[in-house]
Amino acid sequence: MSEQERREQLREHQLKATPMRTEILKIFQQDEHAVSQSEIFQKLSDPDRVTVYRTLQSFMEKGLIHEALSDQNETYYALCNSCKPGVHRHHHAHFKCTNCKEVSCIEVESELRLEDPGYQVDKVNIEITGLCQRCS
Amino acid sequence: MSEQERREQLREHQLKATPMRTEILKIFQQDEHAVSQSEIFQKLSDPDRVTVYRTLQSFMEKGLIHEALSDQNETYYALCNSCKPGVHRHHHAHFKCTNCKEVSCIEVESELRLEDPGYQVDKVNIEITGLCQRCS
DNA sequence: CTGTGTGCAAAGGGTTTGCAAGTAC
DNA sequence: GTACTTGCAAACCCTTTGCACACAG
Repeated sequence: MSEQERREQLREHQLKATPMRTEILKIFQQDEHAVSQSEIFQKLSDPDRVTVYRTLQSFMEKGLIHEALSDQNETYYALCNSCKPGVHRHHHAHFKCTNCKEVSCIEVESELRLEDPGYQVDKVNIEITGLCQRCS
Repeated sequence: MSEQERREQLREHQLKATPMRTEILKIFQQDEHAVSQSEIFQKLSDPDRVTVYRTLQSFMEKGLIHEALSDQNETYYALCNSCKPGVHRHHHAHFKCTNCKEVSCIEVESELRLEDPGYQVDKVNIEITGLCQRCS
């Protein structure tokens, strides 16, 4: 995806196309996996942390990314359409490889039935740990 | 459960039965739901935070409690046998009510099938948000 | 008596807030 | 031109570490 397309993508999400935002969006697009905060700091070679925090927050508010999982002091974010465009999150799980530490969004076929009725399910977040294809 | 029984339960888990530990264990037993850190601080009326951290850590190491879920800056813990004694965590999910904020361990019947083979699943953590029985 | 647990003080590390200057549109 | 964004500094808050004293067994 070109620089120009990225800038348009930002605007489509009601975000002004600033260099910092374009750069961070690029990081997400270049990585197939979910991206951790520290990965962003590394790739931007030590940018102002505050700006990154605020950028990620804007991206989330505008539905560009979502929090894939937060592993104590490391939060991973992923593009909202990173799995398959159009597919929504109902059957969307987050997989973390215990070996290479990479987090990815994967599609699962899940049948979930609560034993106790009376709960009104709103959102289901499934976090799976194990070994990814490359590491197993 | 009596004070005495609590002290025994601690010793069974290789933990010395100190007043602080007995007190914290009591909080877990009195609450049907998962207990958050701030709940513990409140109920003990501002104890030394360090001691509480270390106590929770010991409890976890010795398998008395587990981390039910951590919702950014609020971690919830639950007794390892709080759902049903003997039932293990394979079909154990954590439910958080968006209204009353209570977290509880619930039993779910879940059939999980990854679309992409090649992943080796180790552990599955299911977090459900919605409304609990009382709030729906 | 001995090793573990407790609580205070201080250090540490990441996040949030405030604000002035810069910039997208 | 205007409202939003950026980046620095400082405030904040929670957690971790160090250490001396207390206590369970």
